Amino acid sequence: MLDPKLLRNDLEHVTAQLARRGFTIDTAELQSLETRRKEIQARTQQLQAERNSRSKGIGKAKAAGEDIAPLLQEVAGLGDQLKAAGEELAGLQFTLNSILMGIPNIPHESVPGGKGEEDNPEIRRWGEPADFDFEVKDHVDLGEQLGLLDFQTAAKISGSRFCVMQGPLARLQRALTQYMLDTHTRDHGYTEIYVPYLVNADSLRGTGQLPKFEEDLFATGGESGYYLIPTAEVPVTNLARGEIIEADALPRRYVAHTPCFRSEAGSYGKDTRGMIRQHQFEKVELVQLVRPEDSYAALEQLTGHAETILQQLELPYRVVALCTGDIGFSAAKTYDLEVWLPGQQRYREISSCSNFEDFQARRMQARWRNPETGKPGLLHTINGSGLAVGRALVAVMENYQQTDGSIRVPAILQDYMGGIDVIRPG
RNA sequence: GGAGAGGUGGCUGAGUGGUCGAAAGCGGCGGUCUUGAAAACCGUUGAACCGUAAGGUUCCCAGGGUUCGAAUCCCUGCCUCUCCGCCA
Repeated sequence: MLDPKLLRNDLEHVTAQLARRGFTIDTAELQSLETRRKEIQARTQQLQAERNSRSKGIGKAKAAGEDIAPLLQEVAGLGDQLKAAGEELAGLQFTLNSILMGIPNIPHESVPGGKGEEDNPEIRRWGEPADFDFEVKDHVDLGEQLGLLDFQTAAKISGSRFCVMQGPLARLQRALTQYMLDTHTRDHGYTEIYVPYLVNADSLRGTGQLPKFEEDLFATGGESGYYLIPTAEVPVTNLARGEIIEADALPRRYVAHTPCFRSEAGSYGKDTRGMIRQHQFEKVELVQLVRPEDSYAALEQLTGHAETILQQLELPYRVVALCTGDIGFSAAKTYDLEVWLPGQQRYREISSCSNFEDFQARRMQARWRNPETGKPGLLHTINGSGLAVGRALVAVMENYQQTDGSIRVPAILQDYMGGIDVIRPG
């Protein structure tokens, strides 16, 4: 959520900034609502002040043993007036808030302009795609020929966009997960954290998935009304919801491994083959809660932490900066890491690292105590995948494949694989 | 699942329907003392909104209601704790 004060005081600037990402605000409507709100709020508060002072007077008169009947007479109509004003104010505030909750974040000035994915500039590249002297297979063929990856059975059990893995392939996914968690906790200073996979609507509003993107989520039925997390970002960032964190406890760095659940509504026909886009996938997520002045340095740092994993796995990748037309709703700036997939002969997203500045923090009232002012202020939140485990598995399979269809185990994972260095059919 | 108790400021914890945004303690901050620290003592210390300010409004889990007036009474929901039952 943007700062309502900014919208009130500098609507033109906000409008111009949001236009960069192709979002338009109905400024006339917003201003008229705002004018009306101000008016009604002032009137409501005035009525409340009157009620308070009169009630106090009645209390005193009663204590003094005076006759309060005439005083009661005087306040007779006040209650109704106050109720009407209060209801109108509540309605206006609800409308204004709904508008505000639907406005995306302002892109940082360093975010390049552009219309969509194709305009994202490449920032840097690491590694060279290997030259294979045989015809490469994609992970689907590799996995099925090994007899370790099965989409048909998954379709029977659940439906499309699920998979079943077994044996060393399932273990390879676990090895990737363990390795990522160990690296981030041991080398990068993150605290491992275990969180619920089902969350309430308040948490999703806090990080920005609700109210606008409900169709992307799975929800439980019945009275409980939970949502399955689309990313660990939701429960982990919401640790700070409604909290005031002391300055010496910052920055907070968390790493969590969770499954993620996405309905993938609107992605019909996209990535229907394989496990690139599943309803359920594993992800190791990095989340940082930092002082506002530190957030851009933290974004670079966190992106580097995710890159370390790709480098140690020796997977070629590139870093792109999302342009104004491609950046997510809540983000002020985002880098995507894209790993090379020989099976597709292209780079594919494997991590998305974003600085949300105070956008999420304002929605969830996640604050810190600024020692310079002694006052609470909004935190900045940053997160990124470190990495998407399912896609990392795909990348390992495709980049480490051999001519006979077997898959070498990356050196860094071999300890986690109990000595298995090649995954062969069987 | 059954029965009961309860949700108050960073924490613990008082609070009779009317000067209660809320006692007290702890913690934090500032100071006195000290070479320094501790202890002791003194002072200070919730958040949001409107306003240049004075000041005003709101918030005692959430949402409704009663009342001139609600932290306090009533209803609903959520959460926590205790006992019993069941259980990965």
